[in-house]
Amino acid sequence: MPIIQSVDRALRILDLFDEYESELKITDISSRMNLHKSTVHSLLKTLQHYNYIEQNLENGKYKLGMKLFERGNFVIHNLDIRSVAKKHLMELSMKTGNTIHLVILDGKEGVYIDKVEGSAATILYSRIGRRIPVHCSAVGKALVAFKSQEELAAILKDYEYISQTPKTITNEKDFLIELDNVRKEGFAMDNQENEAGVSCISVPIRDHSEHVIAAISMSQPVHRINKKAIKEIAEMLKETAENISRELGFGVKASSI
Amino acid sequence: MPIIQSVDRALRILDLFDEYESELKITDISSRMNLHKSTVHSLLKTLQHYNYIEQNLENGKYKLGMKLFERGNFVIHNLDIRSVAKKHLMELSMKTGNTIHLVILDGKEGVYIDKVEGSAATILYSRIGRRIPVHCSAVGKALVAFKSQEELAAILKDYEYISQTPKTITNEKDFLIELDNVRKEGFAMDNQENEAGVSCISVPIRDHSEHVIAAISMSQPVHRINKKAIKEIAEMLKETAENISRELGFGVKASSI
DNA sequence: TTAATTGGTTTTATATTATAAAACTGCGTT
DNA sequence: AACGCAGTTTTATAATATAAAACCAATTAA
Repeated sequence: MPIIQSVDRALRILDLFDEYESELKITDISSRMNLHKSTVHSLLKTLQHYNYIEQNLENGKYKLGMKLFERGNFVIHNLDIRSVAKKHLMELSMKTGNTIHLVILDGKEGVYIDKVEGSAATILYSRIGRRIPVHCSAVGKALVAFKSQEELAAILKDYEYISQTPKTITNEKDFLIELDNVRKEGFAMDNQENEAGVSCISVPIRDHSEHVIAAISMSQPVHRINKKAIKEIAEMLKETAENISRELGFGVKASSI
Repeated sequence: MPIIQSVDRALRILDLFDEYESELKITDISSRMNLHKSTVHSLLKTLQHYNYIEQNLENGKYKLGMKLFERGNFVIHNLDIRSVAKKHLMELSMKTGNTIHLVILDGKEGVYIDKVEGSAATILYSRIGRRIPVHCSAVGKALVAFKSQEELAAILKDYEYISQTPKTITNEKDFLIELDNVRKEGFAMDNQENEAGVSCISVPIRDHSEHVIAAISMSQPVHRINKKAIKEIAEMLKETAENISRELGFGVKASSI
């Protein structure tokens, strides 16, 4: 049996704190743990030494410390999207036969960080690491549409609306209207704005902080696109994105007032 | 010396994981801690038992576990603004002699959740629990100016711009322009828009998630207000707000890609 | 004012248990 | 097939975690 008793006890103490009792007295802990109060005292002082526990000097009570937040944040930081998303993207690709892309925002551009090839003919040139402008791509729109006004303003400052096809949006006013629409619909699409003959649909992925941190997309030759197809694809993408988001901590106990 | 060695070692192991090495082998840990690998093994298994550590089954390496995130979130959740803000508000009130208010957003209105009376004559009727519209108050503007477009839209949907004084802003267009200005300046003010003869200056408080969760404000009789005074007050409020925000976890290692 | 209660801290002896050595398993490489 | 490497299990013993008792400080009761 490799369980170390004192460590085990220290960790169980951390678990005692809950919604209803965020501060505990030594004697409370000692009676609940069936340990002598001097033993609990030593355990607490050790935990306190590394800030896993803090003491309220006003009343002597103990509570969980900031170190837990710091380390906890680190865990989430290191849950990388790519590995979490992989199996979901494969599933969706399998189901539809299409190629699925995973894209993040870097500065003012999207960057493809993963793709899963489908059985259907490849219609869009892509490569992991490739960059794509936000103003003319479904993924770009999905990535920026949910940013705060400040962040969006920073991205659009001195933005160059380079024209890729005759359909490309080339001014801020139209682009903002387009983003409004993305927010309303919950998905983004480009209508041959990036490559003639190709249309792309994309939805955002959020993490524990509720911020959009990535987008997934599916591309279609334009002749296969119609109202019904768009709706179907958007629904499937949304479902997949929701599953990924959840696995990244989205909806895990929002912390607000 | 009340430090318990095995607990101390377990906690130090948790601290070994960092940005560059989020997964570690037992032998790595053992050499860095100057402990025998079987000792480290026991410690890890104990930590793993409560999910403070997880093992990557593909390569046998260990990494921080989800429990840390769970407990960390709990710490933040239980840090309540009021108690954290109190001493900062008292300090500012003492320094300036003015009454300081602490306000949060509830639905489409601000709610006063705390106030610290200054020595100067009271000029604004206020009471903890009192509600105040967002469109005609400095605190209201500070609370909503940094919301996402979606949240702001939800607040302003069917919003009634009730006129409180001849100076009250009574339409969305002007209000949005005003909010733009708040974002640009970093502080909000009302210019007798809520009560004739009184002007108020307010700045937002953010928490670990970087969202605005409250605002603090200082009120002045209008005859004491001028460019220089506004600037001075705004600076003091900003400094206080920054201190509170920091204590609430703002800037403690943002987690994004 | 003093006694009693409650809760946290410190000290200490001893019985428990954390530790490291050594042996074992399983995997990949040569 | 043999070697090296990493994780795991077992075991004896030396180290230390534990609880008892005493102490301190603050609050409440008499």
